[in-house]
Amino acid sequence: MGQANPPSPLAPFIAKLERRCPLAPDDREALLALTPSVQRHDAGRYVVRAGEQNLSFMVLLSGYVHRHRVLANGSRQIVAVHLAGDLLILPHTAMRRTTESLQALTPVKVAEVAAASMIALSRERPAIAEALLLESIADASIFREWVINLGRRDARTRTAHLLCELGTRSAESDLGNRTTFRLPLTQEQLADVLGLTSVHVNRTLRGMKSSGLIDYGNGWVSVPDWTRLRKEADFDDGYLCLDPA
Amino acid sequence: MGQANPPSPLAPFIAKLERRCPLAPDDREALLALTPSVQRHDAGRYVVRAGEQNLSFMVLLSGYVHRHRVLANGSRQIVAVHLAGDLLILPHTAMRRTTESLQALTPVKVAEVAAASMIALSRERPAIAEALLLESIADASIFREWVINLGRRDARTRTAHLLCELGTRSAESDLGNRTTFRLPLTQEQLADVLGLTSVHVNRTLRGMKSSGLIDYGNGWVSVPDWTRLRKEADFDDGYLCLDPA
DNA sequence: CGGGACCTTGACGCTCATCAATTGCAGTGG
DNA sequence: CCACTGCAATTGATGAGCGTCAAGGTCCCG
Repeated sequence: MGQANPPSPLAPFIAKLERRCPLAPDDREALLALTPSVQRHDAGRYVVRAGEQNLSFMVLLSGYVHRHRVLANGSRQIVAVHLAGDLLILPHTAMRRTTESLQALTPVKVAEVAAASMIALSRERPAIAEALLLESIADASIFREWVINLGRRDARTRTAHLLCELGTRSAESDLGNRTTFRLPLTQEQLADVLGLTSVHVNRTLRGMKSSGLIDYGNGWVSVPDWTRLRKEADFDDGYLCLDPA
Repeated sequence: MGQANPPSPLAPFIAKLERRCPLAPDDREALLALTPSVQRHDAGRYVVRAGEQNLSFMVLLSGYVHRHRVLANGSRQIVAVHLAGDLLILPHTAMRRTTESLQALTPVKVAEVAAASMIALSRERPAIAEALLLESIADASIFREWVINLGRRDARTRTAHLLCELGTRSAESDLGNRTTFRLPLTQEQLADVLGLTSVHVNRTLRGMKSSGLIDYGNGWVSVPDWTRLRKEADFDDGYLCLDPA
């Protein structure tokens, strides 16, 4: 409350953590007292490359990042789209080599804290460890939903579902309204999220547009009728774990 | 070491935790001192049903369990296959209603500890919280791999990849050798894992069999040439996070 | 011996991938 | 101001991979 600290760049991230897992004032102070280094990257730049061993706990401060893997056969699958406030790399994950890359979709700012100091902090303060665990659990829940989406929904439903998720998460991260939000992905990138080809994504989006499900263009989506989209998408936001446990 | 506790049913689970995250003796003792209740379920029975609010931290002691969701259109997607020693429900996950069900594939034994006491324990003992976080991170990594598998690999590669994963995990859980392991899933259940139909799974498996990639039958798989299977599957076990961080 | 899972196989059709142009648009330099 | 360039979106034609439907076949168990 009455602290005189300089404003931390991590503040939005902490706020997001606290939506799931409220922290005691001294735990919050401890997080705010971290002095992350802040990196900027242009759109298209890699934040972390596959094969690198990164040693930092990382948080996305602004912009959009995707996490993807390039397969032996040359195809690519995007496994996550990160919004401002998202955790990009957990402290323990930082210690190991990854086979996935993180790439900026827009100009981004990323905060980095040495993994070791984050681990030390969460050992001292159980509440912080707990908050990180909850983030990790929520992430895993999203990945499972993507498995379902890719496994058992057709192109249109699958696309609609992705848009519902991104709308909801954008709203949750104060990046707009769930019915009007930014979507800084090319159709080819959307295809790599959805396990489709860009040609088919194009046809699917145009189909959704022409039936009035969504309005789409220029990196933005707007949803005239949320209930209808939600129904077509078979979307239930429970898996996003938005309410505190 | 020299403790006189009665053998805890959790011992194999703890051993598995420690492979990723060694514990100090007193932390291990604290886990061993838990007195879980042990439930048995027959094959086919639900361990947890979608929509229920379960209040227990749960560990699979023996047998096989799958986690799945039934969609509005009636189709089903299995999002995880759990082996003995796996964590079924994390403490915090236990507090919320789930949209996925856990169902026994074989007769199983499941240990339950009240979520609240597990949360209390991990607040007292940072090392335990840390071990749980690592488990959760490893789970999430597996889910991402499944996203990749469903999104960008064809039926044969995808099936081969699943078999590589289950072989490796079986070996890791001391359920056999990665080249000869139990696979207690019907072809219809495999289809629900792989996002295919049972007819196509059948053809895929027979194809793999007839080209000598695998030997399959009666709930068991054996792999004549691991390197070959691994290559066809585009499998790299890094995502399983088997080495300690 | 009958019933019920599960596996197997064939015929056919639909989604979605592939290949290949073409269009639109923003940036860039003459 | 206008070619020129390059990336993304769009569209059409064709075909493959996988789904759907339907019919046995096999094995286990009561």
